[in-house]
Amino acid sequence: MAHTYAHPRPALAVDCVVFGLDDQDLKVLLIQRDLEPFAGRWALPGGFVRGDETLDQAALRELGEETGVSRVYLEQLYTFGDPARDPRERVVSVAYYALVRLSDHRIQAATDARAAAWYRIGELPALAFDHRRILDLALARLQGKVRYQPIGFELLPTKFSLTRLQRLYETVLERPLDKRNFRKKVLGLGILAELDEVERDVPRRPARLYRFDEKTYRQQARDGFLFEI
Amino acid sequence: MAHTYAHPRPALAVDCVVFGLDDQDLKVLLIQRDLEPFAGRWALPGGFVRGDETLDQAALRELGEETGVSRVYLEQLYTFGDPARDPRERVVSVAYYALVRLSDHRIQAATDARAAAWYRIGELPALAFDHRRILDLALARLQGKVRYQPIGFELLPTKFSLTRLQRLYETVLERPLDKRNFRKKVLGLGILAELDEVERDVPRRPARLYRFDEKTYRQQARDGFLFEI
DNA sequence: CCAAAAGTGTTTCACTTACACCCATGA
DNA sequence: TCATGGGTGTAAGTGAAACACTTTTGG
Repeated sequence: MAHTYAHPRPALAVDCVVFGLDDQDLKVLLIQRDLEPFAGRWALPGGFVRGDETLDQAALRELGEETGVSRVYLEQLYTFGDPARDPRERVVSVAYYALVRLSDHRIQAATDARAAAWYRIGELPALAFDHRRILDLALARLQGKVRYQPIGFELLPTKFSLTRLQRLYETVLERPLDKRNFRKKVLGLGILAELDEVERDVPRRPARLYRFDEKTYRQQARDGFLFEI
Repeated sequence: MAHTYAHPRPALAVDCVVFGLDDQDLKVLLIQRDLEPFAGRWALPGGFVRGDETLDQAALRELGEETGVSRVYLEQLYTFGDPARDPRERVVSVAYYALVRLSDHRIQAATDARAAAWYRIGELPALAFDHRRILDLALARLQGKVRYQPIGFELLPTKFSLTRLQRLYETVLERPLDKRNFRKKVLGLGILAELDEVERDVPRRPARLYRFDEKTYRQQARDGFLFEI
């Protein structure tokens, strides 16, 4: 930091890996580029950082502008700075990731020129730049994180069944979990409140509904409690 | 990424949090600034990224230039982008951290103008910019990481006693560990080779010496083995 | 023989894992 | 009555944590 301030400056961008969850699938939000390079290719939403905003703000703003998705909690992932990652000139990109409820963020039918869409993990198109690498890192981080932070709960309806919650974790982790063990574990955490209510209009025995007991969770988090699935 | 490429560009820097370990202490490598702002204050080594180098390369280069420390494994920590973190103009900084053996990196008596020195964690001077925040984050990350990666072994002499190794972990984690459990654990990992040698010239029963069995460790790492202290 | 650290095992407890059957409901 | 998922308990194994005394050496 003790140098002069005259330097060739790389451009600074942010990119967002937004995972969307519905009952079946884990998806990623992509946009279709309309400019070169990689015109027509799918890419992560993102763009350049403005002079007066934090990196977090830039990520949120670009995400909103390009996809209409707002009010998400973005977490910084990693900064990619390979000089050749943009074929034209140097662009350093700070990557963010988030996990949201798909039903809260239906993409509006492309009213503006640019298309945005949710793609299933595992059915991804070729991506622009090094975005595939960014996405892979984000997925690994998400799967690591979900095991010791109760991320998923916010992604369900207020009232949900344990099976629903289990499916959520299985979707994110991409592997099956044992039903009895899952229930033991998650109920043992004490952060679910059992409701006097069950599913309705299902062609089978209706499941008991629960809600996330945020108050208890916060308290436990304060006391250094370790969440783990 | 679909915008035009004309933007006011923040300057891009890297900063390095280098932890040094000796038998007693965990220290951090700091340099004394000779320029405004914060002239005379201590700061993390770092500087601006050049046009043709990766971020990792920039961090290594700056660290070498400012402190003489080289051949360390730097890991990216976090990117700090608050518009006001530099009082003059906007500087976004990608922070790195590393853990090295203190005895390998004695700082040469300041032959050039700028001073570099190791400071004990817990006896830190006031730091320039937001470097205190960066340092705190790095320490938290180090303490988290050391528990599931055998970072520390490289920091000891080739031959070392188990007590020495335990002190190392206690120093980094800043808490005492149980002797018997520690030995059970670390020997159970199978990555230490027992030598036919003991300490010499100690005024007590001499301890058996071990060496880090890197070959076995690499093999286990390949097989998805999980290290944990 | 004294000081100082080296070295050593066992028990308890908590948690993870594997595993199979009956139940309630709507169609 | 059938199909569908809802709901439940136990046993075995693994690993973490707590804990105290004897041994060896140099001075």
